[in-house]
Amino acid sequence: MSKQELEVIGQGADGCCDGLASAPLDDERAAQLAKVFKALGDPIRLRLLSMIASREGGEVCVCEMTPAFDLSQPTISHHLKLLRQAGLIDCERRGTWVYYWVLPGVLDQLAAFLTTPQTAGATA
Amino acid sequence: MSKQELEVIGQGADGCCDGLASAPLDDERAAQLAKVFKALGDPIRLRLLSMIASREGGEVCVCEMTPAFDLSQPTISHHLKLLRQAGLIDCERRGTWVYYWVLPGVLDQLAAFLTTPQTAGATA
DNA sequence: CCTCTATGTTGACGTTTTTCGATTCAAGGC
DNA sequence: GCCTTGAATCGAAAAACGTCAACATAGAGG
Repeated sequence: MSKQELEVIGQGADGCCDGLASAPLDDERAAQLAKVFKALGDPIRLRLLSMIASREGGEVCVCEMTPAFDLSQPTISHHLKLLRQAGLIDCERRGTWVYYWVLPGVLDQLAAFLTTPQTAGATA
Repeated sequence: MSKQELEVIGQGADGCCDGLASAPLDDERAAQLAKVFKALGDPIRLRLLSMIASREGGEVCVCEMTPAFDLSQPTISHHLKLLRQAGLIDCERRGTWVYYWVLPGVLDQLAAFLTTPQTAGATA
């Protein structure tokens, strides 16, 4: 259940992401990143992710998330799957319940990608 | 031509965004943010934005962007419009040509929103 | 084994998104 | 004024998406 994420952001071993503003994105990288942003581009998924990310223990049971929305259980399950496929979260079954947590690093890498260098054109 | 952006991110005068991981997102804020992330959730738009953001002078003419893609001119125009409506870019007509630039701050605010506090649960 | 609860999956439906061709609008040059 | 060029808008077609009801699966507890 936990082997479905994409290798979303990390590219080279050189630390990684090159920032939106450092050079025009090539096609492949744009496609990778778009997949993650698309996953974030839905209010339900944003709330789910925030719900998980803001949780003290770092984990949230599906049984807690489902009733927080005015949506059917399959729909929530579907959104969680998309977040997982985007490489943002992962999950594990423990007994009857399934717990989700945020995969560390990914959000920060995304943030780094969006952050524009204070001195524009630094890399050039 | 430049009065169409959304008031996307800035909320209070208190500096603003409260970070994905600080507390569960409320419905309204999730909707606002989702709109921006949705704009970023397309490879073409990501490349357009990167093209503009990485440009030395900060401005790019549409006439330079259109031929860089294997898409029709109306399609590029459409994507630029979505980026503009998301509050990420703005444009101005100068003579025959239209120039686009990245609205400052928005990307950094988004980045700040995504950045998770190093010490998890800091706000709690 | 059977049943019950918690989740994930499937198939269908309506809505939104992406894309294009055709048209329209804006500005310059004749 | 008319024509040309650059860009936005319109209308329509195809694809992708969000949602649900129905079903399937996993584990707990008889």
